[in-house]
Amino acid sequence: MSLKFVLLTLLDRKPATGYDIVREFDDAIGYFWNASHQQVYRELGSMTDSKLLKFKQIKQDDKPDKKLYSLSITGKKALQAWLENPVKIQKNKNLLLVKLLNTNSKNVALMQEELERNISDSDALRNTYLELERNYYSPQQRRTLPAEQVMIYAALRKGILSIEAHLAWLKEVRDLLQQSFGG
Amino acid sequence: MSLKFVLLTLLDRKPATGYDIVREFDDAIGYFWNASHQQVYRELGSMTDSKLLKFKQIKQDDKPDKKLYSLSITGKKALQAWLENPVKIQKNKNLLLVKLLNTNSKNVALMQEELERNISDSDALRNTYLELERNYYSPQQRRTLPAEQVMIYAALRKGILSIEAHLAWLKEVRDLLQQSFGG
DNA sequence: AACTCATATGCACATTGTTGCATAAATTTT
DNA sequence: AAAATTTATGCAACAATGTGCATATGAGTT
Repeated sequence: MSLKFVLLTLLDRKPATGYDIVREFDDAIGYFWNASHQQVYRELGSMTDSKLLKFKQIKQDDKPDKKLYSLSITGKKALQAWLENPVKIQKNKNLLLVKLLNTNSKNVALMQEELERNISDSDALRNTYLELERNYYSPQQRRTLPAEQVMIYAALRKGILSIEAHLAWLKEVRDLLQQSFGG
Repeated sequence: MSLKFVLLTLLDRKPATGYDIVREFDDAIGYFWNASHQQVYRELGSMTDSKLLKFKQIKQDDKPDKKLYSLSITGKKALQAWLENPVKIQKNKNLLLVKLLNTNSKNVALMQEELERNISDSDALRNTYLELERNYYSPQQRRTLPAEQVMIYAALRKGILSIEAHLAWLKEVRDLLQQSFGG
């Protein structure tokens, strides 16, 4: 259901092939959405069947042929209609917390290892994000940021704020574990 | 795949019926996991078929009969094995960001409305969480917190830190929108 | 007596997501 | 010349999840 609107959004911004979209998921869009190439191709196919999309077959000399998808009038209306109503707040699942729920006096060490691993992974990710921000969104660059790039930057900011909150939480849990189950 | 380990975790803490588990998802466990009653009953069934769980049929005079599930030896081993290896970091999808990606000079007002709605909803949720913390996890109560309740508190802390980060981000985006598309 | 609610469990179907496999043209590497 | 990589698209099978419907007991309400 949701992937449909993601594709409408991306193709409304810029016509693209399935291959292009998958690459976008590996890039900036990947910070807030993801889908496999099979899922993308299948959805593009069924959205074309239901007249939301159209495509132009493009012949290329140096590379295989491709299909450039874009929105039909129906597609534009569907996107517009979707934009009109509020998005539902989504609850995130947290498998790490499920694991931690199994903590007892016999396996504290295991859980502490897991926490340390998460802390260093999260810290690494945080640094990656901060470097991206430094390289692509310096105060100078932000002053001349094209309108269509603003929300891409917002996505990066979401990534940064989320990972920092997560990191702070991981450290809290480490302390909590220390206090309740001993070192 | 993951629901299996959630159920193993919950039933290892305390034998329960499908109905009990669904109620747990409506309660504290719901802060980091959720599943519909159909999903729960179905999974309990298939886990019993694959010998991970066993159940006792309990006859009740005042209420319908029920099945009290608990882990088999195989189930305990499967849970233990799962605990041994690291949990994968999970990427969260963000449908709000998908919607915001559609921002342009013609629909800024719509997006601003959406942001304000999200801000007040998130603020309300934050207050709910903080009240829970005040009522059930005061510094005093925390000193005598039973070991098996520690991670339930950690779950609440995750909820609080996440919603606060989300709220801070929403306000950033509001400013960003103001700067880039005008009020 | 009929209705509603809480307790308790389940099936069937549709949609969504994952995994593995398959194809094919052109370029680059070995 | 053969092998690997990049670009490009897709099917089939299966697993996971969601939606709607169905059933049944006992208690309390109208």
